[in-house]
Amino acid sequence: MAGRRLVQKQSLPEIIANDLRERILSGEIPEGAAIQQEVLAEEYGVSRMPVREALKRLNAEGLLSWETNRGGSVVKHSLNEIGEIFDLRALIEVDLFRRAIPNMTATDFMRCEELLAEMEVSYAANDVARWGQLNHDYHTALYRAANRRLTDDVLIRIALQSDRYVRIHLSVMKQRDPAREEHRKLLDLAQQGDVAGAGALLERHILRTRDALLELVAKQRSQMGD
Amino acid sequence: MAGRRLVQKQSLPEIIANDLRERILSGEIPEGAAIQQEVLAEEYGVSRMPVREALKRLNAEGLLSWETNRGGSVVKHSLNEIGEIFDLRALIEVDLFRRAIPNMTATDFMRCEELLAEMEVSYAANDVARWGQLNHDYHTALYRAANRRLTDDVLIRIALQSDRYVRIHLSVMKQRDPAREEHRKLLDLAQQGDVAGAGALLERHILRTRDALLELVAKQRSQMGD
DNA sequence: TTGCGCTAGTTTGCATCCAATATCCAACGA
DNA sequence: TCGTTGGATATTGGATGCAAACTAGCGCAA
Repeated sequence: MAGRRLVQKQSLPEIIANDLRERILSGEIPEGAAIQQEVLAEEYGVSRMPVREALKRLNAEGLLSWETNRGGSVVKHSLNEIGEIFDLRALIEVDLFRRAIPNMTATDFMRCEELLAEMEVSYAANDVARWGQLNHDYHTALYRAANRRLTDDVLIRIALQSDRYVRIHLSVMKQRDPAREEHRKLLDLAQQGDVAGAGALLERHILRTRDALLELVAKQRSQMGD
Repeated sequence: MAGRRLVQKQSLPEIIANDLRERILSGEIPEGAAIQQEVLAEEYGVSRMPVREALKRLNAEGLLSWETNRGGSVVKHSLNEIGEIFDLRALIEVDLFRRAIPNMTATDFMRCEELLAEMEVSYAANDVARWGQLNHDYHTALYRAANRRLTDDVLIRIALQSDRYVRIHLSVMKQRDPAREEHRKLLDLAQQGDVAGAGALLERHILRTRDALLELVAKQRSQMGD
């Protein structure tokens, strides 16, 4: 099992879907933008078919909306919906965390410690993009011991939606965010086996992120005049 | 709003996906069955392309697994995973219900009453298929006032997974199921505005269904020798 | 001037065709 | 006899072409 080096084979639609997803999440392709198969096919230097499948995929993920014979566009969420996404995240992540804590081993704690340390580095270096990725990894690591594959999948799907908004505002969020100490505290509580306390803190953590983000998005949208 | 009758235009992949989904959920296409594009294309009298897109879609929904250049098969869940699905349902549905109760109006209650009455009829008539559909509608009606579109979408996806197992065992489940009185009780508690009580009952309701189903699936699988 | 209808152009949707990859089986060598 | 390698076959993946649907722009009539 040691030397296994499987070459993760990806089909074209998969590659294109991943790239497009990244472009949407990063904001390069903005909310509401119209999507044309031919244009994208040209860009990627492939035929329209793999592009179509990629678009279908993103549609299934909820990032694109699609109408028969009329093309598609990037989904734009209302403020209510953005709030809903975070509420869902809170609901599921707290559940995962509570289930994980009793199962966490020394290895799990160590992995979390490492990620925390890395986050501190990226924090100090002001490397926003890296911090975002690490933040994601850290949360995932906290829930790992819950050993809930399907729930994880569902969470990933949901988090994908929120990621788009988080990323856009990450640079602003970071500064005013008390998340830094909270991340440490979450791990401490988990190590103490305080399920209730850890769950409550995580919920506050996520819901506060929600409120801060909603405020920012609301401000931005009112400035843009929609 | 009254006379709107939009002729939901469906593309071929959509139609095929819907039909295939139904065939999988009904058990006509069993767990683990291999899927071949050409065979299906022949059956539906279309080319392989719309079939491919339909399969991709079902793959995204988690009903099929797919490997590049190797075809696909109907996903088979472990007992643990089936349990997980119901835990997720409980988590989300209870949340929805609790949010819905304060918002429920006379219209909502009436709609629920109607569905309850219909369920009694199908119950008496032993019309299992119809009862299953009504059960689904009833639960949806209970959460309607929560007004959470995205959460509903997520729930539908998850419920889809469990539906497959519920349907297979519906005829058996029905007889020993105390769900009949519980459904009435859920509505009563909602009308009294007892959020905590209603939430708790709904959770018990779903988790008991989970346990009963797991027992049945376990028995069936051991009989089949896998 | 305004509203309707027709036509041209663009874009999507599906089918057919070709290429690439996996599976299976037989032949060869140890 | 068993394991490995090579080729034949079947199945999926992707490109191209054509038909159908939607959009827009122009002309005509009220």
